[in-house]
Amino acid sequence: MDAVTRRGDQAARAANSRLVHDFGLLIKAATRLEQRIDTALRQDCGIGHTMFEVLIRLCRQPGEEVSQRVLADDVTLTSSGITRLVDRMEEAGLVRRVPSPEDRRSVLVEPTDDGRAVFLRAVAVHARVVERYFVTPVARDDYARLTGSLHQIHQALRDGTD
Amino acid sequence: MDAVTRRGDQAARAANSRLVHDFGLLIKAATRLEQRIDTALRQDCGIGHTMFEVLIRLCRQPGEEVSQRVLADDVTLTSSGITRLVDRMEEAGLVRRVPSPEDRRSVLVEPTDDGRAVFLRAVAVHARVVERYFVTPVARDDYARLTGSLHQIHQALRDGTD
DNA sequence: GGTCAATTACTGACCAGTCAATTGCTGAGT
DNA sequence: ACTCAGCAATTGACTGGTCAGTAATTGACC
Repeated sequence: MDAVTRRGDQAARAANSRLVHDFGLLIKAATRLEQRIDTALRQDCGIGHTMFEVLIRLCRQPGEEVSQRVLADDVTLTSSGITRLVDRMEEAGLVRRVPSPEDRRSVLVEPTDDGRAVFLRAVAVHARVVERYFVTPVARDDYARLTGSLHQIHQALRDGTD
Repeated sequence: MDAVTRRGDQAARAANSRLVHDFGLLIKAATRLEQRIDTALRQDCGIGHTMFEVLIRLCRQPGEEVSQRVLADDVTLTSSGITRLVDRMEEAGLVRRVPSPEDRRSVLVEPTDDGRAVFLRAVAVHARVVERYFVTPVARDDYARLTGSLHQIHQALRDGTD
């Protein structure tokens, strides 16, 4: 058996490994779910999934304004990404930028009343899809463990630096 | 209490709902994990996460060639996305295109020996990150349930058409 | 056997994000 | 009080994807 064949078999073993398979499940489930929600939101509300995530953060407590930096961290975008996203959302009349009174580098963002209205419609669409493809398929008593595990992973990512 | 305030509270309730929070966990965990892997792979192997996923599929059984269509489905890309990705991978010497003998519309893709070598290095990097941020943080006896749930979600997405 | 709808890959135009560099501001150390 | 390292936001150049449209091929049906 020559070196190339041996490498092929080794690669096959790796490609079929448990770890690779399991992790693939996470990635595929998440991306496909996100896509479904994105297209549903676009159809019914005219916004995409990332704008929706921004609105979630902004609506969390009424009257609170959130800096772009915080927003970027929360939505998993770079600061330039957030700049451009907020540009589009401002353009669409969903949010307003207001200069931060206590730090003149910072820009605060708040939802417009229109933004909140869109959010309310969007959240219904979101709930429908999530209910159907995330909650329902999971066995009743596995759901808590699932979210618990995701929480742990989230923590690990937040803490781990390498 | 005026209409705007009422809407604000309603939005806040929605934004803090269990469903929104739980699903957010899935999305954030997945995207951050994918980013970690992507940067690790780029540093150590010069390929990104999507190329890696293609290689996984291509290496699964040695000698097998896979059509771009199948590849696109597997990696969750459109067919034009795959065309361009395979362009870059061919350019980089990781894969080879060969015309399908039984369907002249179709293009088959196979890894080069170089591609397999890169894959073997990449899979080690991948394993390190996945082990650390996906396996370890999850309680020993929750892991099986986690992957089981993900499998169910995956199924639901495959079957559901709306 | 000829027609036609469906399927595969590819392409141009575009979109949504990244990265690297820049500007303006802040706060800690001396 | 002054400097200076670091942070927030923005911008230009780029990357990696989408979408809509096209051409070639296929297979099912009459």
